[in-house]
Amino acid sequence: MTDPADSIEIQNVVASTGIGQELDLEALAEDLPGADFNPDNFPGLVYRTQEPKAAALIFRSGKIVCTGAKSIDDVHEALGIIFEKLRGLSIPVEEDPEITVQNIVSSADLGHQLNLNALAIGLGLEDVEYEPEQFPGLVYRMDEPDVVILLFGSGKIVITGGKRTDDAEEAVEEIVERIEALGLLG
Amino acid sequence: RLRKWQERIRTKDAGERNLQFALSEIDRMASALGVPRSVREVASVIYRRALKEDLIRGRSIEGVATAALYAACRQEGIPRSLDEVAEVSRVEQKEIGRTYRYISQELGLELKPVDPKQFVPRFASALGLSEETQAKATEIIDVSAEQGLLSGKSPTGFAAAAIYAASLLCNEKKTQREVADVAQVTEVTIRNRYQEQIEAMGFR
DNA sequence: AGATTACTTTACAAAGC
DNA sequence: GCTTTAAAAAGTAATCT
Repeated sequence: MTDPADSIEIQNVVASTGIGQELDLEALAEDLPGADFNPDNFPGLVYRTQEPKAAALIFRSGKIVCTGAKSIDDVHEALGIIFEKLRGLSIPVEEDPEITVQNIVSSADLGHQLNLNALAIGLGLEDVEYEPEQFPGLVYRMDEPDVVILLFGSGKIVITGGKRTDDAEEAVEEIVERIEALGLLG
Repeated sequence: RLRKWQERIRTKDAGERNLQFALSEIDRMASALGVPRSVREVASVIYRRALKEDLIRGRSIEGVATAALYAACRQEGIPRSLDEVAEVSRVEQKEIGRTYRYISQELGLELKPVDPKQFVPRFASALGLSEETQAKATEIIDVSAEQGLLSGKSPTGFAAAAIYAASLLCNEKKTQREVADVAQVTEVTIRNRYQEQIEAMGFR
């Protein structure tokens, strides 16, 4: 009896923050080795950290988006590295910038194959998007917690849109309950 | 005042012209796809509903018209794939799919997932296959879907593989390429689905 | 006929067009 | 709306050997 909640793995965390200081991205692109800046394409400068692996989008306003980290701790660590890099370039950075987690993407395994056709009808066509011609996953929008779940025929799922670590666990418990209530799991 | 009347008439005319354009586009695409008149009328009703619910704001008239036709075909049980619909529309497939999902949700169409069996008569007759082979393909779809092989798979690819398998079993062999061409899928997809289906049927 | 690479879907922030 | 960034799921597709 393995609990599907135990299979949850955080795959990506998106967070935002700001250093409270305007930046000259042209100059920063010169001083920061490995930085990608193509203002014609996108207004943000892209900077990648190796350990932990993450990507940061740095904007002229001083606001920063961090994505690609595998945990909230990694987000803080990666942004800490960036803050230090900026300070090293004698750019004033607030002592402890507030970091807001915007989205957590997790994956999990329900441990049984799923009949997506039956599930689409059972969960209610009004809350479900299942168009296998366009994408193999069934898209289920859950209200509590407020997340979106992608369910696949293999029983593997993706939970996204949550801001707290607990959201994924609650979502898995809830979806398992709903699928079991329909008699469509195992 | 006169200004206001003129503006109202102009707006009304523009709206009327847009509606006429949309309906003529639905008619043109429906003819090109060879769908019956009844389906065009269902598509027109869906388009008018979308217009009434103000769903066209921010999207192209042609996109909504195409999505309405795609939805109508599904509702009437004679689906066309997004690929086929995109071929006769000036809107790209991705946009048609997105618009369909949007109007489907907003109008509460609640259309069930496309049943691969609904492609069998059209694909099989395009290949000149007998009723017997069609019945076999339908049986293969039923059996393999019942065993859970359909989840997440493209309905056209699933139907194409079943038709290919049935053509072999009924000694009316069509090549994977021939079937792939009418179903607008690749031979690779047919091979993959075919392998799973014959195993589900207990052959091998 | 593989293998590889790439694209489809979901969520989210950022600044600017 | 779009642009960019990241990551998972599984199916489909294009291209190369």
